[in-house]
Amino acid sequence: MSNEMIQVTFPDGGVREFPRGVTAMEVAESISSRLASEVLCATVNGNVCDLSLALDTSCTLKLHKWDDAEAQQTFWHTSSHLLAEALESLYPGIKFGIGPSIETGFYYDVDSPTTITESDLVTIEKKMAELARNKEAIVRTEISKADAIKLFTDKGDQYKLELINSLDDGTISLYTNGVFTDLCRGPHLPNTGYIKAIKLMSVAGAYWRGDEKNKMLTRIYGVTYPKNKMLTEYLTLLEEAKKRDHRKLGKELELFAFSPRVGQGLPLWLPKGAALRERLENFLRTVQKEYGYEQVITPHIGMKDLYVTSGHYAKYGKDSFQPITTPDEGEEFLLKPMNCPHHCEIYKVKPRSYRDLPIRFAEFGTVYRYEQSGELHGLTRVRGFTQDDAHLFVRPDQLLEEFQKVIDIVLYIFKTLSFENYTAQISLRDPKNTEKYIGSDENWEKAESAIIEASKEKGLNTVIEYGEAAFYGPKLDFMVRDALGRKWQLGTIQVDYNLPERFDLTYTGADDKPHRPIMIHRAPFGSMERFIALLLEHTGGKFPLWLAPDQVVILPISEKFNEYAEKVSKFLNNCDIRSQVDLRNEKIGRKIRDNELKRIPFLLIVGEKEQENNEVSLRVQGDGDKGAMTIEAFSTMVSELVKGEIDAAKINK
RNA sequence: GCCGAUGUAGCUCAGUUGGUCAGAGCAGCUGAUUUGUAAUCAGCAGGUCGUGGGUUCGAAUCCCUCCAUCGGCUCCA
Repeated sequence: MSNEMIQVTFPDGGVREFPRGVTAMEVAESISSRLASEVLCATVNGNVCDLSLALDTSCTLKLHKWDDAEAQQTFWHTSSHLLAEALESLYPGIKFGIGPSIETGFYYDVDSPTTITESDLVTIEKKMAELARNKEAIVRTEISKADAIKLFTDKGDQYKLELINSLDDGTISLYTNGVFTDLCRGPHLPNTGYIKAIKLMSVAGAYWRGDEKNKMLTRIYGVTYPKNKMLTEYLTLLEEAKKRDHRKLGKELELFAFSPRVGQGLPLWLPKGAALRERLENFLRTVQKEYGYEQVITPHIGMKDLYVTSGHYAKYGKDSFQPITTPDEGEEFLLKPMNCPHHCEIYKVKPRSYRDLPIRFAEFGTVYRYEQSGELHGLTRVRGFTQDDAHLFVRPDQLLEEFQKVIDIVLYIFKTLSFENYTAQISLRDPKNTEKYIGSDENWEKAESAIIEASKEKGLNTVIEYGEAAFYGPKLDFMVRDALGRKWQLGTIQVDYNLPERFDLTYTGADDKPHRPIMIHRAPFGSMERFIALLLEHTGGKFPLWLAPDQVVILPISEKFNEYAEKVSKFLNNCDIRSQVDLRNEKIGRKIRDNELKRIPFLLIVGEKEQENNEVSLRVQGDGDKGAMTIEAFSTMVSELVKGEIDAAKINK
């Protein structure tokens, strides 16, 4: 091999020789001009980089087109620089924070001398489009840290200076598009001309470096695509997703409501919503009974000292509703912000033996937390909510098995309700900031390794997040996305060595000596409110049959058949099938339409034919007319379908 | 809590620059119709234009306060 040639290995295993110093773009061009026009960035020996990077040694090379995440992130990252360039020309004196790509799109945080509002976005978009049409080259330069400090000092950009100062000494890379030069690692598109479709989505406030003690910068969110059609498709998808918003569906389907007079973040459950929730609760009660849980009930308030003992008051006192004081004795009570201390007191009601463990106390416990007003969000973040809580008190030798059994319950529930796209997140301590947490290092390590091991044994596909643990222990959270892609924690399982210490919980061992149990906190739904919210967004209001508030609506063709319809309804209700009759004086088409929109799983049309033969004509939600069948046949079918839905996950368990 | 936006009948929304601007559709009620697989027709009734101030001869429209909601940030036991 000539010294002037290098070998480039492609993902398909193919190897080709190129002259030393060839760029990734030139490699793409040598393969095909079409490929060259579509490729956005490259990966060289596993590192994503610019297409203009000169290859000076043999390497493996992957060229990324739009379909690759690397390409999209590069595209959006470059778009954020384009946004910055537009902002710099429109708002002289503007200073820049950070401008990364995100899951969908990008943002830039800026400190603008004048307020930027949503109405300004169109102007900025136009400027970006204009700059993109110029196909400005995006040029990488490398300078020393000292030079970088000088450059941004001259520019007066304190935010960039702060970023540079936190970097290691050595070379710092800059990227320039047009008049805008940014401190940036890259990679970027070769020029701005790739960006054809631009939409700035919103403007928001964001604290500099994510710290609320810092100044709030203006964050502009945007999304761009290489083709207009792709942008249109994305925006259409967003519109569709908004139709599944649980707040909208909750109102339409009359499941829940809020009233400013009751208070923000305090949901009111309407009859249909309450029925749905009760069904979910009963389902979980049944499952938990099989797993050896015992239901307990505890009050909605507790003495402040209870939470001082647990350590929650010190940590969350400010985030609780302020104490209720008794008029005479002046005793202070807190609205219950969590159930664990109460369950600890139940444990302490009598001496416990090692033979009694594990003990599992379950409660649908309603708790109240004074969440910041700006954090409230429909049913997913509220100030009063009901946890499907339970606390397990276990011996150290039982921890792993019990933890795994809890995972089983969560997985069973998720499967029954068709939550397939969840993330199992292991939340551990922030190793750099251990003083944020209470409890000994030894116990933390034991708890963390127990969670990791149990998850591994169960074959969970987990991600580990450092610094996300609760203050008293690590946890395993099951995260699910809403219609718009926001992540929410549903099921949670937490190991706790701390509360048993604080409440001095013990059991007598076989050695006749006192021992400390370990606590597992767990809530498979998380909270009834949030779970139902996500269930609504996932199903679009088309609940599985066993959960649907009304399973069947009977539609008489005319008034003459109202009596027969009532008879059918009564029969079904006696078979534990939830049915209603639509007695309105409307045409059948109208009744069908309205009940389809209410997402009723089955509609039964009854007229002369049906009445004569003791039949019903079935319509399946979203699937139209299925013809006539006897009432008994229909009832049997529904009962079997319901049974099947609940058992399906269990059979494969 | 912070940044930005929004708030007109139960719901979805019109109401240009302050001057017959209090409107529509759906829902509701009344009547007609008695209906065969996704909207029958007609009539009636519904709103201190989120709240409280202010500017003005005059405010849904302009300004301020508060309340609530939406998009983010921060937080999330």
